[in-house]
Amino acid sequence: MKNITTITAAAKRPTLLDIARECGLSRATVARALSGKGYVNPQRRQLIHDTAERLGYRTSAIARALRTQKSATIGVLIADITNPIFPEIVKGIDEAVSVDNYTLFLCNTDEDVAKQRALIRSLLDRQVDGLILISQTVADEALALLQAGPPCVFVNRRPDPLFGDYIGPDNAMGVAQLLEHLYALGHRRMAYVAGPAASSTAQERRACFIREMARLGCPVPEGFIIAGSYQGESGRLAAAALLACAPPPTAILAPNDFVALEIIAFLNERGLRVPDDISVTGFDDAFKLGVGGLYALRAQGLTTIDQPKRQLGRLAGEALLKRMAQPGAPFATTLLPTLLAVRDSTAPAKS
Amino acid sequence: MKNITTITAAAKRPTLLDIARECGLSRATVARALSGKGYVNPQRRQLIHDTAERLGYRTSAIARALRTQKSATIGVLIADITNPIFPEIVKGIDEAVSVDNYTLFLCNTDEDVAKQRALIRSLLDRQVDGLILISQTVADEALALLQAGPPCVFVNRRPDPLFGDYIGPDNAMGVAQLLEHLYALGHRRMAYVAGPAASSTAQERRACFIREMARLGCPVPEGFIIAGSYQGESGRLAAAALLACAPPPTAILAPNDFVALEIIAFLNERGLRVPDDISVTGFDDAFKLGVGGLYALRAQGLTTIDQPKRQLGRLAGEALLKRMAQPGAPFATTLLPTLLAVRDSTAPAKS
DNA sequence: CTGTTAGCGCGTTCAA
DNA sequence: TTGAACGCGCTAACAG
Repeated sequence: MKNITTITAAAKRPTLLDIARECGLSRATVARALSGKGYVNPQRRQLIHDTAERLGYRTSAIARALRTQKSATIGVLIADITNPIFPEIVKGIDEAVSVDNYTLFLCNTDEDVAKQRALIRSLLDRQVDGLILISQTVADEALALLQAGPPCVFVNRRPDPLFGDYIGPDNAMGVAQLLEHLYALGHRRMAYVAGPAASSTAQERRACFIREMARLGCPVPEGFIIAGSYQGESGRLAAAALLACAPPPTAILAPNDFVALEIIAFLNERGLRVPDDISVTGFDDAFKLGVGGLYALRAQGLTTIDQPKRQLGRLAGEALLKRMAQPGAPFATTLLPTLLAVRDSTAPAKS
Repeated sequence: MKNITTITAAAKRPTLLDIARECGLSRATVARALSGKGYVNPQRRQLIHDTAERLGYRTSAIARALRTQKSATIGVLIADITNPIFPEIVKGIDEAVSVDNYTLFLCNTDEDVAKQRALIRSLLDRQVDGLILISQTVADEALALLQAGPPCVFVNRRPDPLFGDYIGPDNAMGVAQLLEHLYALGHRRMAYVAGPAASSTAQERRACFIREMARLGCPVPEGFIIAGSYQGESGRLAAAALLACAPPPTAILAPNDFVALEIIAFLNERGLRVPDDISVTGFDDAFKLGVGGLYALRAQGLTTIDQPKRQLGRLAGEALLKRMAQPGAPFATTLLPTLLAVRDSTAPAKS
């Protein structure tokens, strides 16, 4: 049962030829028997399977990939594995593609163009069968490489023009939910801290903010839309700028939860209380800040928009599988509904 | 400059042969020129490089892998990408190995033995040059597969006997720091919620707890050591059991932050305040719960042990690189010092 | 039903 | 200094 040679490490893996010799047959027959395609004598078939098992044979994925030009791998680019929303998306992808036995190359781009390009090169060199780009702004050479490569699915951000399927949250819905919530609380002077200009989602949300404010009949004073980023740091700058407005906003919408928390921290330092003096909202529900979550010490949570992250990933994985099977189909765009999570960082506007 | 054929997607990648034909040379010469090994006429060398560039040639990683039996990939197994400590470790690994142009296969095992085995198989099939196992309990077939495979580096948990390098936090130090902190606050009745029995780290910490309590001269009453897991859920059960003790502990050490938060939530539900009535500590600093972190709304943090996660990963990556270069060297074990993060979930014992 | 043959794209001898 | 030839391990077409 136990092979003696396994005592010394890294024994050479058996190949089809080894099994063929062992059985007195040809490689081709063994290959057919093991792959299940093509006819082979049932008796010999059994023998082949048995000795394969006995020798611990496993077909070499790279030899197969070289031959078939399919690697059974998928490249996934994420901006920052350390940001909690991405692992959640990745898990969704994993769930979807692992049923078809794909393995993921997961790569961090750190929002760095050069790194992104290098990683895309590396993934293409490895012949990934498809790519999923999460929150990636892709341009220039990287764009050209991708367009000449295997199918892409874009999550959150999208290139323009779009050359692949797209899965993202319904940003318009999310922004509208936040604004309606604040409006209902009596807020009229809402300010918006925008995400990075390079992000298509950030641009979309910014546009939604303007449109929705108009719909609600709220004017947007000069200086109430601040150019920011997704880094917490930018929250402090934005908050400072907004406090300098006269009068300042009664509510601030942040582009994500990191920025929102930093805004809150800054306001606290300035002696302002959240939500009593000013309301703040996030976006993403990155930290699952609900009851039983991280705010267990004091049940205090951030009011935010919950993106269905897991599902985002699952749909992206499924979209890619479908496309790899049917490369010709027209590109699909899927927007997932968002969920307003009302917690403790918003309150009625001070009159 | 811009190749017209790129308009239609998925053009066939150029090979050595394409370049050879273009230059009127043989594949072998081209290969030597591009790899930099072996002699080749400087003039032709330049020509070859230029046309390679012009054609957008990139050497096929899988063909090379098949030929050289080195894939330039590393497999990483983690228990749950959704637990914030793991992405942080992965990032450290990434930083370390990307300097040598390795790409990571990142796989979730979900603490599931069957999944783990399937993933190890899959990674070995893909000929990974090395493996990093983060918090994995590996046994039976999986163990045998690994022992016959490429070098492994273990992070946090380790198999027994150990057959690879090991990088982990200094658990003894962490537990001692927590107990000394509590002792200094006047606590004597400390209880310990243990992690899963299958985890070597959990076992280690449990042993440290007993040893350290003895050193401090504190008896450990019957029922003060509870068998738990790393799931938050187990915190509630443990807390319930501990409250049933007479008298109950004045401080509870949890095996990780998830469990700690759940314990706190449970205690709150029972009308007990943390830390006024009872102190609770975590382990890992999974959420970076410091100032400016997630507790921005109310500056309330969990007292816990900060594992140097990034560095853990970096050292693991470096250890693997070193071992792949020098397979024969004796296995190294590295323990990283832990850092006590005193925050708001611990206070002086009630007299 | 089975074996022979021919690559996939690359690296590395060995002759010339 | 270069080219011819082989093989990494597998799949697939073809002939028997």
